Amino acid sequence: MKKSKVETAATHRRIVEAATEAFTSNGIHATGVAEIMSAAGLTHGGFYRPFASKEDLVAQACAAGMESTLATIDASIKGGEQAFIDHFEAHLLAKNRAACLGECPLIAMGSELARADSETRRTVTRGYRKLIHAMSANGRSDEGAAMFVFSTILGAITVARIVDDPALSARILVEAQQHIAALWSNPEPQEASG
Amino acid sequence: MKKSKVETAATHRRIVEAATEAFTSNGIHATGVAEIMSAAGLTHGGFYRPFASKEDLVAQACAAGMESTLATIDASIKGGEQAFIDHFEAHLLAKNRAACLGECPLIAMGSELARADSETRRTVTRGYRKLIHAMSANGRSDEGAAMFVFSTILGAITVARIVDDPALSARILVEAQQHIAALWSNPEPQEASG
DNA sequence: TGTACATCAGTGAACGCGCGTTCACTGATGTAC
DNA sequence: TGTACATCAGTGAACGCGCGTTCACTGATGTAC
Repeated sequence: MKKSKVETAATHRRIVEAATEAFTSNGIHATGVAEIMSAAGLTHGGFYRPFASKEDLVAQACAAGMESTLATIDASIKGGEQAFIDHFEAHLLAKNRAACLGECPLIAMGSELARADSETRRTVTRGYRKLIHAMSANGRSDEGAAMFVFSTILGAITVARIVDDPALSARILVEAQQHIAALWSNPEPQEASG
Repeated sequence: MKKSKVETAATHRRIVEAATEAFTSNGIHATGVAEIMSAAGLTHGGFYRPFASKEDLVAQACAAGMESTLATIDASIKGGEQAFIDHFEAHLLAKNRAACLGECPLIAMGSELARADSETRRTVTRGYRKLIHAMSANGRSDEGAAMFVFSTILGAITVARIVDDPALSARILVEAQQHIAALWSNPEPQEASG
């Protein structure tokens, strides 16, 4: 049952994609290796040929998720200023994106990533740096403002997903959106250094 | 081995306290019932007399954690304006508070709470509403601004904990702190309604 | 107040289950000649 | 180009382990009289 190199590479990609979606939707701890392999159309016994451990897969899945998020943001930036703002508005307002592909790992798995192993955190940190760079590279804001905006988006989406009242969720997202919009139109709210 | 009512109530409290600390430090999925009972000085067999399930305990532990967070914020508000700001600065800057009691469940378990059962989310939503009310009750800001500030704090602390470079973590926290401080001194950055 | 007894908080052993991981095996691939 | 064979991607069954949960039991508590 040996497969060709092309097929092997495709299988690897398929597992990582399935993992990215599953971890993003249901969390890291709640997703089993067998579940991911099954979603990729394989039996779980074959998992340990391409991957050293579940943690190894977590790191690769998060790397893929960050790349995908970065690509989405890059595309919106190349689409012009309005597209860039639209991207954040869409992200903020599309609350029920649990099943959606391309969701940012930092946002979807925040508190679990804070306790992840060092390789995963290293990978995710690299992705975060690229994200911040992309958000500030167009000259609309500096890196500090981008960090602030990203923190606010992550926080607002997280709280909006926890809260069980849809009206309150919507309010939380709108408040974040408005304060970020205010920053875009007036990029330097405070010049002082810490 | 029956215990007095006073002792029984104390035991219940002790379990919830141990659970709050363990869930806050290590996450919900990563913490076992036996581990919590052991931390409370009991054997795990007795767990199901006072609690219906692990989920039941999660809900009670989160309720306790939210009450504790609310009490801390209330105390800082009664301490005057500077104390209130100090509280947020302390929260933002005390990055390595993983083992610290009194940490906010929303911040410590964000992405896991978003996938928690309905009773837990109901409890946590009630706590969040009280938190927002307390943050805006002193007239410094409206509820919308309080929601925005809370989202930013949660997001900044979460990202700062994920990232594996201490300097970058510090930067993320400082950026959040400065933008929030700018809001406090100029409470209405944008009046427009969504 | 004193005695007799039902209650029930907590113990300790056990349950089935699903987890991450291992391994002997299969048979198409890709290489050596 | 054709044949012979070593490689190795993926299978399927099994591993030990720790999880959440159950249960028969103990003996101090608290109540009934």
